Amino acid sequence: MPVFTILHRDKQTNARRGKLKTAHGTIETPFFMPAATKATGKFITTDDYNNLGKNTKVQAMICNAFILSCKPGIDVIKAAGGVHSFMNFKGVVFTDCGGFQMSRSMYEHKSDKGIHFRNPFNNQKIILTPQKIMEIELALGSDVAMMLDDMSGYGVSKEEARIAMNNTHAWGSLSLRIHQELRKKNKSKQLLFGIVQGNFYPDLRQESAKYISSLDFDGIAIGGVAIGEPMEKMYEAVDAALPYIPTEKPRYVMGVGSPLEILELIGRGIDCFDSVFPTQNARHGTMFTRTGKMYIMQTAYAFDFTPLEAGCECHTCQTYTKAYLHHLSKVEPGCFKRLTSIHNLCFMMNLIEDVKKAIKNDAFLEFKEEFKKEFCRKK
RNA sequence: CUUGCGGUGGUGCAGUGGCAGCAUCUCAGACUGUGGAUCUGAGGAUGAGAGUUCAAUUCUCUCCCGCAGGC
Repeated sequence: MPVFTILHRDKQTNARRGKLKTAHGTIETPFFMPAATKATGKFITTDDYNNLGKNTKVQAMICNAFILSCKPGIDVIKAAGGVHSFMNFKGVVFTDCGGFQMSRSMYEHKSDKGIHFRNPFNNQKIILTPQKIMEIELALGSDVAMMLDDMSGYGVSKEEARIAMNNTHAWGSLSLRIHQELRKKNKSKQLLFGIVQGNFYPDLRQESAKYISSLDFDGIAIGGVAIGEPMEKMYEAVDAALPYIPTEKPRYVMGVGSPLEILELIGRGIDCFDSVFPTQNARHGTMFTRTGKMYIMQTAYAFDFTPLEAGCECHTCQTYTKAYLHHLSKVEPGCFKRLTSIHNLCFMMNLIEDVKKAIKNDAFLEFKEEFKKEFCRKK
């Protein structure tokens, strides 16, 4: 049985419904995974991920291999029996390689060999190479590993973008070879996804998509987007790459995102997403509802004794009122952040569920337009 | 009744004879392969009255209010 099966293609758009087979079960696509960078969400636990609402749980999450290798260290996670049992999560786990951190000031410099980091916890010097990151990801026991990529920042020159892309390509073919050996040696079922780079230069995106797609990855990710560029730039970059990525492979846009962006990308044929956007917004008091964003820290909610969203089945809406959440934001921010994160994640999960139904009924376009109309309606 | 100290945005505090600052707060936004009380804008005050002075939030006087002590 193939790793990825497309169950249904929407008649009006490129949206599709499918299933991805992994070592920890088969997951329906499209799906959204919240971040569990350090083998946990921020202010939120595996238990919460498993019980966002009565019938809603997180099916997949993404951890950061590089960060976990620094703390607690792969020996701990190996001894725990892998990252799943370490955090007691039964769903699908992706591991990110750490390439993204490079653009986030944690790194010293990069060379064609790899990325030169300092361990953020003890300041020890580390060189992250494709070899090393493949070993780490396999040791963690994730279901899907991401190759080591070189991501250039928003606004860099074409020359710089090309260097990063070329590094990515070299590391990609190396990662794949190493991973295949390791997979065989360890009898592992771990999948490996490649990553397309090329910054916001459409011709580089096209070149990168062709190259990465020519390698035998289990899925193809588009990286290096949602890093501060305007939305249209992101769509431009994705659109430049997509025609060269085989439709029969799962496609993953890394780091996205907002509800509207995810809908747009699903319509273009993207299957996987991950982002801190819903939880980061939640921690900062921006709540997602079908009728738009809501700033729960506003005084207007001090006397509002109704749930965040009428009819929402999430743990937070079933248990607490807006007034109480507003109060928590002032006196107990940690509890507040947990509860708001639960709501926003549940919102995302339900949105994706509705999307899947819409695709099944060939009504994705109508669904998207209707959602957009409601969500963007200005009060 | 009396003595001393004090009254500055909603709150808590600076400061100055010449554009009144800070923190918090409120309002409007932002956040995208997790920098965990975040970031960007905006709003809002010299207790009342008189005097000295070119100019008073600042110096003087009266009143009002608060705090501490004395009778």
